[in-house]
Amino acid sequence: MNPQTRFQQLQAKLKNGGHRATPQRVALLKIIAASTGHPSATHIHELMRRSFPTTTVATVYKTLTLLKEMREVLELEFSGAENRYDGNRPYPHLHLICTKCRRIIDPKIDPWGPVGAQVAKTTGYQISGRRFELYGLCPECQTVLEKRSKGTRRKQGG
Amino acid sequence: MNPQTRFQQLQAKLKNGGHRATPQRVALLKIIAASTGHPSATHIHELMRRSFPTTTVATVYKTLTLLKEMREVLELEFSGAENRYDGNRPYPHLHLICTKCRRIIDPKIDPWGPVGAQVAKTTGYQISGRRFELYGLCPECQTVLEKRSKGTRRKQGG
DNA sequence: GTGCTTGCAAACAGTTTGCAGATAG
DNA sequence: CTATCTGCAAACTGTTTGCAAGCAC
Repeated sequence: MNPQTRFQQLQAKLKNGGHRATPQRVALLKIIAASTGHPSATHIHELMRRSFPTTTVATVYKTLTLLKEMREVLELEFSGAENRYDGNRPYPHLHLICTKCRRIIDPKIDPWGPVGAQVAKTTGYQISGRRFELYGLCPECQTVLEKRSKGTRRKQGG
Repeated sequence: MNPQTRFQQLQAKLKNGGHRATPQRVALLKIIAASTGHPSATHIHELMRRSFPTTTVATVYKTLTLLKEMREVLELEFSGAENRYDGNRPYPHLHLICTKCRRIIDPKIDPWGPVGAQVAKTTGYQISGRRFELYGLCPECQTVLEKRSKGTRRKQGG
């Protein structure tokens, strides 16, 4: 999708959701709409400081959290390294992550078909591992949804 | 696999790799060989303290790191919650993670076939998200392998 | 005996929170 | 005008590290 179109889409969703379109948020939306890769919060912060030198990472994280909840950005979690964000393809898709330089690409391959060798062939990556996870509410948690429907969860909305 | 068999397998691999079978390590191997779920480092630590009250999480992490490098445990990374470990099925497989209580199960379904609705039907989970990632060396990093082959990487061996 | 391992404490990185002042609507 | 948002600093969590003493081999 065209970055400009994506930006307008994001801005519209923000406003429709009853959120304020502050200059900082607008700048962040432009950045993630224009990004072709999977920037970290720090990287987004660095780009934002060009137009808003006083901005802190806290604001970046707050806005990213908002966008995650709106399901407009996808968060790739890592415990030993920064999380990475994708604001252009919020739908689930295949990621290919270099274990050394942490470069992330999105191979143009159907994730639900046979992968492995196919990815290696088309991307040149030397595949060493994979991660395939589904998220959702277990049957038990579905029955107690009445209690504090937001409450304790910290991360991983889906 | 039988917990006892798996324990012996792990212990053998440890020794064959030239590592010492300290009582603490033996205890940890027994715990993960016997575990049916996906314990966190903290949980393993709690179990270990029953036999070794002075043990700290640091030791648990060190041993888990060793086992990861030996490719005998699988690490499930989360940035906002504890990592979880699987020492019984070190090969890549499908995980189903509750976004509320963090219960993790391994649905008995071919991850490479069609999933989604199939998993929901057989497990009762209300699927809200998924994660599908491959790890490996990008072409660029393969060409510079001579330089410090271990060096900078912090996590995510594969 | 030698060198790997433990346990401790302290550091570390990334992320989150509380709050006073600023500002979008 | 007012509720939301920003920026700051400080807290927080999970994980890692450095080092002296301990112990497996």
